[in-house]
Formats: sequence, C-alpha cells, structure tokens
Amino acid sequence: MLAIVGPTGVGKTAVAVGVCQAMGGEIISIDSRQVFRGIEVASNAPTVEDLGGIRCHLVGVLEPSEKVDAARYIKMARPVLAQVRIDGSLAVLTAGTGLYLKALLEDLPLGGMTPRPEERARLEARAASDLPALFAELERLDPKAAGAIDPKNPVRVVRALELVLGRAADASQATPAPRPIPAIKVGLTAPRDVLYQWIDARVGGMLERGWREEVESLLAMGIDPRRQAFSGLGVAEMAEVVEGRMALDEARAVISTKTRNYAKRQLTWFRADPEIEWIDVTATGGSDIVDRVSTMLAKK
RNA sequence: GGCGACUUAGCCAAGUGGUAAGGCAGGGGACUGCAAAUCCCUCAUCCCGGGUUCGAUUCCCGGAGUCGCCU
Repeated sequence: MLAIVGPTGVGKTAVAVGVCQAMGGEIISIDSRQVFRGIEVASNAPTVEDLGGIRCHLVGVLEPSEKVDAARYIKMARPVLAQVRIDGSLAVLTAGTGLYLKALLEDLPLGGMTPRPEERARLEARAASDLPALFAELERLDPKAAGAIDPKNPVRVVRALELVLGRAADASQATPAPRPIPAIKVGLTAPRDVLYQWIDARVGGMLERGWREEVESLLAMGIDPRRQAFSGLGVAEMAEVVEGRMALDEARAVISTKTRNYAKRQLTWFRADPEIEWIDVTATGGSDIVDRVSTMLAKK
C-alpha cells in the first residue's frame, strides 16, 4: 500500500493517477472535506478528467448535512481498502488530512460514541463562557484524557468531554485493539513561495469552475453553509458574497490566506512523521516522480 | 503658493519624557475522535537632521513624504 501525502495544491492526485496507471491501482482519498457531495469545487475534489479513468474512493460520498470525524472515516475506509486488495489492485491513499491517515494506518483505538446534539450544544455554550470550568470537569471525569489536552483549546476540551459523556451513555462501544497497516509514505512538497503561488492561482481557478454557483445551490437547498462541516472551506466566505455582505475580491483574498495557512499546518503535521520520504515536485518532473515512487514500491 | 493634519513592523493600529498594546500576514510548533478546524510560541526600536533634557518614539526647530482645505 502506498500513501501520498502533502499540502493542498502540490499535485497529489496527479502523481497518484500516474502510479495507478503504471501499476494498476485505485485511489482512496483521505480528506475530511472531499468526502462531501456538493462542495466539489470548494474542496477541490478531483474531477473525472483529473482521474483519467482511475477509480477514486471516498470522494463525494456523504451528504453535506452529515458529519465526519476520524472514527467514522476509518470505519468507511477499512472496507474500501479491503475490497481494493481483494480485487488485486494497489491501494494508493492520497492524504491531505493527516489525522485521518494516522487513524487508519495506525488503527487508532477509536471506539464508537452515541451523538447527543443537545449535550454538545450545552458544552459549546459553556466553553464560550467559562472554559477553565469545563476543563476542570473533564479533569474530574477523565483525568487521563484531560492530561493529554491543551486546556486553552476549546474545541479539544469540548470534544473530549463529549466523548467521555457519550461513552458513559453507551457502554457497548468497546475500543478495538490496534492493528497497524504497513504502508510506504511519500510526501510531496515544494518551496513555500512556489506553493503559495499555486494556491493563489488555484483559488482563482475555483472561481471559474463555479465556486460561487456551488454555494448558491447549497443555499438554495436550504443547507446552512456555515455549518461546521464546511468551516474553513471558503464556503462561508462565498455565502457572504452571495448574500452581498462581502466583496468577491475580499473573499478571494481571505480564502487564499486561509488555504496558505492550512498548507503550512499540513506541512507541520507531515514533517513530524519520520517515515515519510519527501520529493520536491519542483525539482523532479512529473513522470520522474511516478518512476521514483514506483521504484520505491518495487523495493519493498 | 498658503494653511492644517498625519508619518509607529509587510499591512492595520494603540501609546508614553525613562528605552513601544493589540490584530492580520510571515516563521516555528502541538494535535489518538469536530483537524480545510482548534490551540501555543515567535516577529519594531517609533520618516530624516538638529535642539531641549540626566534621558525623546513622545517636547521644539528644520527637511521629506502623504492627505485635506484654500488661492
């Protein structure tokens, strides 16, 4: 199995397609946003042309009204992975979401959890008004979880408490023992300034591919584009544009910046993984990258 | 040409006679359950010259630039 990782915009899909064509493989996308249907442009999901006939799993498979997290993602990914192997194909994971890839490959013991929206809303309200108190409660209920969490990070504190309370409400959700999946990891990267230029250009391209229209139809369907699943996608900004509260150029600038910030965070995440073999895509031609990756696969 | 205001980091922006808030961007980092999210760390000597003063970014004079008004 091969995992191709790297920041948004480096060209993971193109390399994955090349490898699949050369070696007979299928792509499994590990991306927390491209899983959703209806935000293809905003999430820069691979198009039919991008894929050049190669099968690509886990893109556009959830309704925009649904939610994902690492546990749900690996629950979906495992059977897909198994099927690709049964078919005798090479599984090529393209991963932008580091946590999900880690959860899948290292088989993190994420048990189930019964969602409880009211509880969740209550916790978020409390986090907004008195985060320290909420953290104190977490320390009381689950000292181990509390010890692993940044007390200043409201998202983490809320989620940890939600999990603790959710598991208590549903004791049947046992956590499985980890069974790590071996994989060759290749990281694609580029000089920062080049990467940022690509991102800026890509945001412009998204406009031409119907980014605004996409958000308009989400709004028309009555889906609130500000819901959590769309956070940070530029969907919220675009909705402001559609509703006449933000200038298009401003939205474009904001989204470019957010995307650059995201790419930087991805790089930080993946850099910490010593198993990744890095390839600077600006120093190696497209077909050479595919050759290199193929050689690495053959050696193992 | 005259009068007035302004001039603080890449951008926005507070402020004080004793050596400069904050936000954004940038850089670094954390992240085993919302991760395109969230959080942490880091980043200036205050337009130039002269003067007053123990000490000036802060006061005074001159210069430059920007903006506004007037002729």
